[in-house]
Amino acid sequence: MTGESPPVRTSERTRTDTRTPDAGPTRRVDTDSQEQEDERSRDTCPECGGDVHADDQRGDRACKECGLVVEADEVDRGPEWRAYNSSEKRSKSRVGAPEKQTLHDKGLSSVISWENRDAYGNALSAKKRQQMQRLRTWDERFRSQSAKDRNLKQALGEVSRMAAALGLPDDVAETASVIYRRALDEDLLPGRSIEAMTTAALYAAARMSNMPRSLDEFAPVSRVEQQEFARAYRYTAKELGLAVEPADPKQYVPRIASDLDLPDSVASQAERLLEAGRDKGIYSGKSPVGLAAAAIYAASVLENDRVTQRTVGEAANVCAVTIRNRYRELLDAAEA
DNA sequence: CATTCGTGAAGACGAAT
DNA sequence: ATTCGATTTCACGAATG
Repeated sequence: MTGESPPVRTSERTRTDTRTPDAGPTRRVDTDSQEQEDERSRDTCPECGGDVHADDQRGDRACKECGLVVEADEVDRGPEWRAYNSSEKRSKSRVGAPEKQTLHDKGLSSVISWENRDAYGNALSAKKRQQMQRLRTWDERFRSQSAKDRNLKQALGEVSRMAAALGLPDDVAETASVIYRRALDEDLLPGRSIEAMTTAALYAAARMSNMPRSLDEFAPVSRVEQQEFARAYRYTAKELGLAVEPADPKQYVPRIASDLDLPDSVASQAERLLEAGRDKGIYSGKSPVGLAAAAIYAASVLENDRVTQRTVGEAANVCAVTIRNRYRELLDAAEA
């Protein structure tokens, strides 16, 4: 690590995940009042004039002739768990939001706001406030019953925080949570800090979701040293037998390229070089990020859009020497 | 002058003993 | 637990444009 100003990666895109928790592809229903009135009164298809019949399965009303949906389903039947037999059907059918692994109680609890306001935003009376305070106290006791739960609670908060900082979508955090729970179940924690394990879990999850972040990217957002969570990761991956494939250098290319404001032509050239390199078997044992950085540098030279080795190195968190060592090999592989 | 290149020492890692 | 081989990083100086 250099002591001087660490590269600021403000351009890291934070994917705003706008999916509602349990909403599948909710079909949009036009709510313009006249239109709605129109639709309701219509019993013949506007397209072909055929009869409109109700589709009970989906709550649609559609034309028998042409299949045009006249009145869309207004009930959100979002993705639900498939029930494969009657007992599953009984146990899985339920009301409410889907279970979320990122919440230590899987999101099944009620949430009591800390604000002393009612649902309309009005201040609460003194008596009500007292009641709420007692509720909160008990709520807290229930939520954090065992030490294990408290542990989980803290850990999963960490996971969410880091995922957000790295621009990783929610489902990666969920995967990380699953990994962390497994690690906990297998008693992998003793001797390792919670922080190290959470970071390791998220790192693994990111790689398993094909959106890897390098160890160097994790270092600034984790509360523990890189070495520590790197060790924890290796240990966990081995013990849990996680199916983590070696990261594909190509997955780093777009992010580095856009950090440097390089044109797409350079990025695609870099990917070509990487493919050539992979086919020639240059990959083994080399750091994927280093490879990606070298490919980008080489591509920038080839495309006459030169950036310095050091610049690329800083964007990718590898040192210029590594780029030097790799980019010749890549060019050789591409030429031959 | 900035950038690139080459080199040796040092640290970390995986595999083997 | 230690040792070994490969790789990356750092620091430096030399060459190149």
